Amino acid sequence: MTQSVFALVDVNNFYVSCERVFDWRLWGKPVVVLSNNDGCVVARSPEIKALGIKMGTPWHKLKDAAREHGIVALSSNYTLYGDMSRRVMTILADFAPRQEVYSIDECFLDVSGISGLAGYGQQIRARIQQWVGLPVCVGYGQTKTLAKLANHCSKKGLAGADGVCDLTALSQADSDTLLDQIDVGEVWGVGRRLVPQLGMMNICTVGDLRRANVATIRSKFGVVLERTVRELRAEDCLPLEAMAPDKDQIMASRSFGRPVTELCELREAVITYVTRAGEKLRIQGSVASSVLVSLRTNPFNDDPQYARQIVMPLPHPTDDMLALADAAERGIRQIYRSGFRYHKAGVMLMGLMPAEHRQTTLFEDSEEIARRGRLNEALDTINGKFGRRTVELFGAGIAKPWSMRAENRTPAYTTDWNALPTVR
DNA sequence: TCTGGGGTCCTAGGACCC
DNA sequence: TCTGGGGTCCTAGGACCC
Repeated sequence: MTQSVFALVDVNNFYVSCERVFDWRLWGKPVVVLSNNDGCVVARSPEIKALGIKMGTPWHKLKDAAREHGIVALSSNYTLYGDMSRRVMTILADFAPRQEVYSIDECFLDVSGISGLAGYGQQIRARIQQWVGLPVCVGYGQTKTLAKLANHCSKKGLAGADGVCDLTALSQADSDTLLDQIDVGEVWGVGRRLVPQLGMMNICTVGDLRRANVATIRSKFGVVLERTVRELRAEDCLPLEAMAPDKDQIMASRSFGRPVTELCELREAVITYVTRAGEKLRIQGSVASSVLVSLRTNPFNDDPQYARQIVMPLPHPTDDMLALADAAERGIRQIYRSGFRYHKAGVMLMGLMPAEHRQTTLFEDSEEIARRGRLNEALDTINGKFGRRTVELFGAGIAKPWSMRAENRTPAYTTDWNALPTVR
């Protein structure tokens, strides 16, 4: 059997790069893209990284730096990023027999048996740049974990990488030298909490982790980190998942644009969220057994705090918007307490199963269920064609004064005829 | 005034069953 | 005084990812 080789391809500074495709004025400027509600930094241009601004920094703490350096801050535009992502993934799928789309901006490719990987990586980069206008980096390794690490090296220009890094081409000695230079926290699966714990065991670099005793790692940290160590040793533990498995739960939650105190507004919010979650549920072809409704105040301020969630079982598993909305509404009524300034609410659909596995019960009205099915289908079709929220439950509210801030969002250039970019 | 949203996997512990 | 062992299911919590 030949050794597997995986590629990890990802877009550099994805959200910022998407914005720059459509607005040349953003080139060379320090640009950040903010999270929902314009909360904190989720994407940074190289100029921002050079200023030492970290991922996740709250935007309100950057106002001074922004004035000083002329930082451009954009609200996130997921319609645009989602569409750009789809284009990139479609192109990449042509480069390998199997692809796993891992996140909005990265995918694994099975490139086992392909020769001339360095040149192949440059072809990938050139094509994405030419066809979509986005810069990507490519990393190769014998396992997914090594491919991720190689991608990191390609971004940092380590081992002479020029946007492409092939760890499979290194001798054992060169590979040791390289991995001894990289902080253990860069490894996929080693997060903030583990770094200090590993440090106490004198495991500080990727090389240290690769040489660590597997049994010790397992007993101290569990099977997940054990797999990571094995993967660093080129033992293939994490298979490529070409077919995305169905989700076990579907969430929709948002923080509010301003504090919310009244039940009527919370009710609008959770009905809005459960509508969105229901759309995702029907796209997946699943039904839900229960609806979790959650509510909380702002943990970052000194207001009196309150946080609660409640699971509302459904009479039978369903994907019907009206049934889901009813459960969500009853849930929010039960956990609401007056006298608090609420900051965030959410809905989670749980106990999902494929719609065709749903057991019918003795007392349900099959005609009514069929009618509801047609209603939901009609709503999804209309909203799919004319845009989300074209038709919506009245209970979801019209003006939605609680909805999140997005003060500087660019147009949906690629998915809305009215927002097509024009030549000026 | 202002700190995201959406997910996964694993483990431990308790309830319950035979 | 003695007081099994093995299994499932559920929940909560902790870690991780982007």
